[in-house]
Amino acid sequence: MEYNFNEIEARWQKAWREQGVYRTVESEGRPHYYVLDMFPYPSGAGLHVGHPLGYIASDIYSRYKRLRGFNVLHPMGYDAYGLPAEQYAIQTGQHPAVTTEQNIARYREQLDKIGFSFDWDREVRTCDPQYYKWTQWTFIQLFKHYYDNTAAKALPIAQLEARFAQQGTEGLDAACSDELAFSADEWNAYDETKRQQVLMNYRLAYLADIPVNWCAELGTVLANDEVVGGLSVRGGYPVERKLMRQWSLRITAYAQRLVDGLEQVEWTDSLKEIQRNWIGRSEGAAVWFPLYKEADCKPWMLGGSMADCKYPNENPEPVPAFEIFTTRPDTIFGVTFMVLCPEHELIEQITTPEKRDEVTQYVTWAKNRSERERQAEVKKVSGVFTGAFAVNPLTKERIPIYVSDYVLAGYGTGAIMAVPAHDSRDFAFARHFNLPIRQVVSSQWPVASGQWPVEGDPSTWTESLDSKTGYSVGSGFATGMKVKDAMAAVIDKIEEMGIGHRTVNFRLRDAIFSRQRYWGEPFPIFYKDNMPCPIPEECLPLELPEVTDFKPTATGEPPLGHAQRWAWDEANRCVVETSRIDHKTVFPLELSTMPGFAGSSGYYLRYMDPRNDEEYFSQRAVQYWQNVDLYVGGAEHGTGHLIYARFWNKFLFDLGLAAKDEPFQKLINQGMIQGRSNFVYRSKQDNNLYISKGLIQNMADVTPIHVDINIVDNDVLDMEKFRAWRPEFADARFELEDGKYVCGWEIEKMSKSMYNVQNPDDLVARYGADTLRLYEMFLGPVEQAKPWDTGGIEGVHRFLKKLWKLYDRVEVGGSSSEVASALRPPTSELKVLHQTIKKITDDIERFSFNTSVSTFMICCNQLTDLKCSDPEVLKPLLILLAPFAPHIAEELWHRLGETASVCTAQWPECDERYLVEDTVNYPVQFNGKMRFTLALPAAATQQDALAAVLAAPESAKWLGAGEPKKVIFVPKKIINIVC
RNA sequence: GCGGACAUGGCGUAAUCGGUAGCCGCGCUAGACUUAGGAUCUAGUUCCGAAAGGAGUGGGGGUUCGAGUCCCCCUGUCCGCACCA
Repeated sequence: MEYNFNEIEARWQKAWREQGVYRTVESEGRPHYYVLDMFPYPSGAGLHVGHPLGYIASDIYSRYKRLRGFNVLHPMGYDAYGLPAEQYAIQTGQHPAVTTEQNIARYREQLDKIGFSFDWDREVRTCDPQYYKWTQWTFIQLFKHYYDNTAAKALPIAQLEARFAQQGTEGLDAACSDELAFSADEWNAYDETKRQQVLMNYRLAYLADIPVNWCAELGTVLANDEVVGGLSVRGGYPVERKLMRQWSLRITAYAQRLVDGLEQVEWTDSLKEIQRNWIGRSEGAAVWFPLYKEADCKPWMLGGSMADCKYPNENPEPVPAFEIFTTRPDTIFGVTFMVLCPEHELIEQITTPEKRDEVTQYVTWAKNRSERERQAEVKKVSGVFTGAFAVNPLTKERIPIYVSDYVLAGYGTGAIMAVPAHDSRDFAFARHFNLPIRQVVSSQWPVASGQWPVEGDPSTWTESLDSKTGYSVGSGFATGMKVKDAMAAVIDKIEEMGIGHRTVNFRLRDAIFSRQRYWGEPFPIFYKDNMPCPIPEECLPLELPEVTDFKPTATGEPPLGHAQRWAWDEANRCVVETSRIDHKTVFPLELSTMPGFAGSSGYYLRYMDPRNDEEYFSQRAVQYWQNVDLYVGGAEHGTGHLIYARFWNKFLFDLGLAAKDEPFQKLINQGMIQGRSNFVYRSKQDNNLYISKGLIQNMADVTPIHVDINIVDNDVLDMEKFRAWRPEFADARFELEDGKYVCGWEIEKMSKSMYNVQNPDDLVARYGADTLRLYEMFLGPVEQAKPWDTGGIEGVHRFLKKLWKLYDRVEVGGSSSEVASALRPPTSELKVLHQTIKKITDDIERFSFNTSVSTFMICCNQLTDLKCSDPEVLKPLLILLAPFAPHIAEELWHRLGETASVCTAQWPECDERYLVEDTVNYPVQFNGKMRFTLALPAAATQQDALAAVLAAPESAKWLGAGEPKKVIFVPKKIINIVC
């Protein structure tokens, strides 16, 4: 009988759907396991073969866990909000909801054909009001909470208000935008507007004027991870820094927990490292440098006591001073100048009149420079002297203050102490402006008095000495200490002097949460007296209004500015016509929408209880499933989604909603599948002549042109299809080799424009879903990036055909073995079976699915050689195969007389008795001595090993009469004996 | 520049604990069956060599009875971050 995969697969997919085999219900007592895929953005291009790679791997693991008796949650949904649908809408006027719906339908159709075991009853879509209700709800909770560093968790903002009323900011350690200090009396005297402004400084979702990545082309701001090299990730348009009033999430409050949490999860080291780098924790010191003024600071210069020092935190009349952050407090004695970023607020105050023009000119130039220009010219030194000086609090020396854009406003305090001898950027700056370079770290100690350290005169150096290994020199009390000790000693001194403190700085920035776009979750916020107010939670979801135009308004407002009904009637608690806004009872609603990562930050929790109208998810569900056990997806989300989702989860954990602090216990990054593009070569002399690859003498004579891989087979061009492909090729002539036109090829990103997109549907139609599933796994390790190449798919398909034949011989209902399998002698067939059980089980446990496919092939070949027709052997094999190739496994399972689905069978146990290896003895000559190697049972000891050697029939031959000189015993397997 | 990962036949890869390197598949070679084959089956296929034999896991060194695997140095590829003080 023929292996008619199309018929079999369609029939079983229908049967599984009708029987609801993949429906998951929480059931106490059964062990649970949650396998999650990163849900796709349904783009217009449909699925390509890269998408299912991770889905197949996770599907195999889910099915395996199910067969092992676990209650498995394996859901799927769509990340349906996003820019492409909106860009398409702007161009065509087609509503994004319509295109999104169409794309989802197409994705679903493609996914269904591959035979996944998703529980579609739990599907979520981020653009569904019943889903984004809870995205909006979470946003309101973030708005209503602040992060208390002492409690190390989020607390209700009401508690903060109560605290302010009682004790002001006294003793408060909370995440905030600006450090504020006020008393209870002051707080109580504030009016409502002032209070709201203060609270905004602490809210976890807050509105503030902040420098943002503005993309004029897309008409929206972007998050840091959406910008690479000054260009937008989507579209590649230029991005500029701009100060705008935007919603942000205070993700920095969780920076330390986001770093610490990485210790608890099973992710790859590289991904953990990507996150650590992105969060960028660095330890160091914050130090106040006072401004030098001839009049009142003279005593410091004259060696006066530091007690005379006027620092802002202890002086009722603050001396202008600025705070810097450094990771190298030990080098403070080597500071020879200071640098402020062009945006620094003190520049205005400190610049001397004669320098004012020059400084203003520089600051204006620096601010207008695009992010792209700035990054492109990193090596170019630029800057300007302010004319002002600061005082080094330890050496009490007067040091000049410069402005330069190599100091970034966004990191630390936007001001640095410059140590040119030990920082390469400061070194370059000092060389350019001819500033002194003073060595305070040397690789050698001691240093003879009056002599240079081993490195010699710093003015002759060609580069700075940035290493943290070595000893402090010329550093007062720290001289002679190792760098590490000097760091601690200097910080201690600084704290003792009250001019600074030990601190930790993070590179991570708060996440900008507003997007000036239409196709996203509306903010559940209206504006009353210009202050944002959340709409009542009972009124959620606040549904996205209809608009006819998806472009920004003429006045530059986001597209929601076009909406006819987009105002909040506070008394009647409903959305009303925009025209009714009177700022008394009807207020304007927020016009921005939320970014793409909003909806994807909590979707894994919603899957646990997706149809719940009362709550995000019930405690019963979350206590049952806890968190995601296995998450499969691309590493490209390492600095985006995977950070935001962890933050989101930690916040919900603080609220007592999420069950675990970390959302994703184990994470596997599937490698990207690259495309394999094909080229034809057009002659430069003759525009209709195409030369086969092997006949090209000089590549300069031809133009390579991308050609659709669907009209090329094994690099051989189908010339008729090529002529029909596009009008300009209709008259194409070919120069052939061996009667064939051979195309060139290259590995590139899989993309429509390179005509190298391999569509899974075509492969399913030609080879079947099972072949596609097996082949995608067979390509190589799931984690590895690899080019798509259909060259080997025939081999996998051939295996399934052989397997089909193997089972075709078996007589249905024929005599199953009369002897119980446990008592049967270890025949070769059973040996093959149990070896396969062991290997497949081990492979799946360590996600080595490519070797599993090889194992099946070997097993099938061996059983074919043995002419195996024993159902006792063949049935368990189908259970092993079911996670990988469920359709054929199910079909054969039923042919062997089973009536229940193979998807609900019991994973076979491996019987170790069938695994005993045949003993292989062989001697090896080495260095003139004879070594003897012998396989041993697993539990063998050193004594057993020696006895086995002496007892082995070959031993006398090799050992002679003497005892072995040396026995090296390797547990389990092999010993070597040197005679 | 900093950080991470990787490097094995013509190709994708395997070798789970340091234990006969190259499993499985593709491709290729030869043969069988066939009117025919892009079907199926059989045999072969790391390299050099007619063979005997020798060499061999990017290069160099080390540890070990034994290294693809562990350690050090170098080279190359890929990825992440990048004026982060």
